[in-house]
Amino acid sequence: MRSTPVRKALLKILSKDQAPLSAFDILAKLHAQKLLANKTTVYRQLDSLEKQGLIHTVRLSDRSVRYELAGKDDHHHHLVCVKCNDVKDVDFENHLSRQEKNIEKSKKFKILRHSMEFFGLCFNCQ
Amino acid sequence: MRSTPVRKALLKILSKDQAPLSAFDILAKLHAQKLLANKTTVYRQLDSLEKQGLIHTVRLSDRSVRYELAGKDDHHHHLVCVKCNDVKDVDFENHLSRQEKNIEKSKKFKILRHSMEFFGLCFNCQ
DNA sequence: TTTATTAATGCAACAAAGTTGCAAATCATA
DNA sequence: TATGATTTGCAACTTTGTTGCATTAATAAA
Ligand SMILES: [Mn+2]
Ligand SMILES: [Mn+2]
Ligand SMILES: [Zn+2]
Ligand SMILES: [Zn+2]
Repeated sequence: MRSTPVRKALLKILSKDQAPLSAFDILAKLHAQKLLANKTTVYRQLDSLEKQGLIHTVRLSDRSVRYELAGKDDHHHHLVCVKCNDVKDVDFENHLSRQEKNIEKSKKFKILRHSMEFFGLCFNCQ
Repeated sequence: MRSTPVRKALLKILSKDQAPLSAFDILAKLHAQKLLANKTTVYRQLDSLEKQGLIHTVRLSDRSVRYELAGKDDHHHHLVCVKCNDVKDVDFENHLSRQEKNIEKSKKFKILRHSMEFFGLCFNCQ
């Protein structure tokens, strides 16, 4: 794993932004700072950073894909504003893990992971 | 809204299958019964049926999109088997609606809709 | 410091899943 | 059956990535 300009810039961009960014956003931000990376490179770096556990891929059910820096309290869910597209974190684990046990028993289904998102209007957009 | 062969066959296919189907699945099933419809037609019919409220589009966070017949007890969530791709319904509303109120208050976010899926192993695949 | 090694990059082509414009076919009804 | 609005097929296009391959560049070895 080498330390290249794209890799460094990419991590910096993700660490500055609190909301997860799309690959397109990231590419635009790189170009804005005169780092004219190719989209293939960006996708490959995102893959690589994900495999290293430095970032997480956020796949929302509206089919958009975004990337966020991995934190310590890792697993969480998102509030997605349908007007301005802002994304905020929200925690829900306690409530979910209790219910998952019920589901596993009643449905005879072994849950490995879940996804949950809330789509609506952020404070500014209401 | 006309009653065309594709439209009729499409509704019949969706009513036979309990698990939601992808556009590709549907196209394959149409072709299997010698109805050689074009993919554009299938997508347009799915759009139209969705607008009529006869079917629902299920957008999973793994980015797959499936279609299911609209029922009376409409809103629900899904258990998705990561091995055989089977999808089963699961209800979770009571638990969620209580928590959503907390979120709306504490995060000042107006929730319009949510999505939740559980990915794991169905009984047969465990 | 120079060289060698291997990862990272750019580019073009490809791919899956849809979408759109337009002309041709078909359904419904008068 | 003639008419007119819908539906359909087809080709081209879009978005979001992915892949092969030749070139460049970071780093470790000499
Ligand atoms: Mn997050
Ligand atoms: Mn369902
Ligand atoms: Zn907003
Ligand atoms: Zn299964």
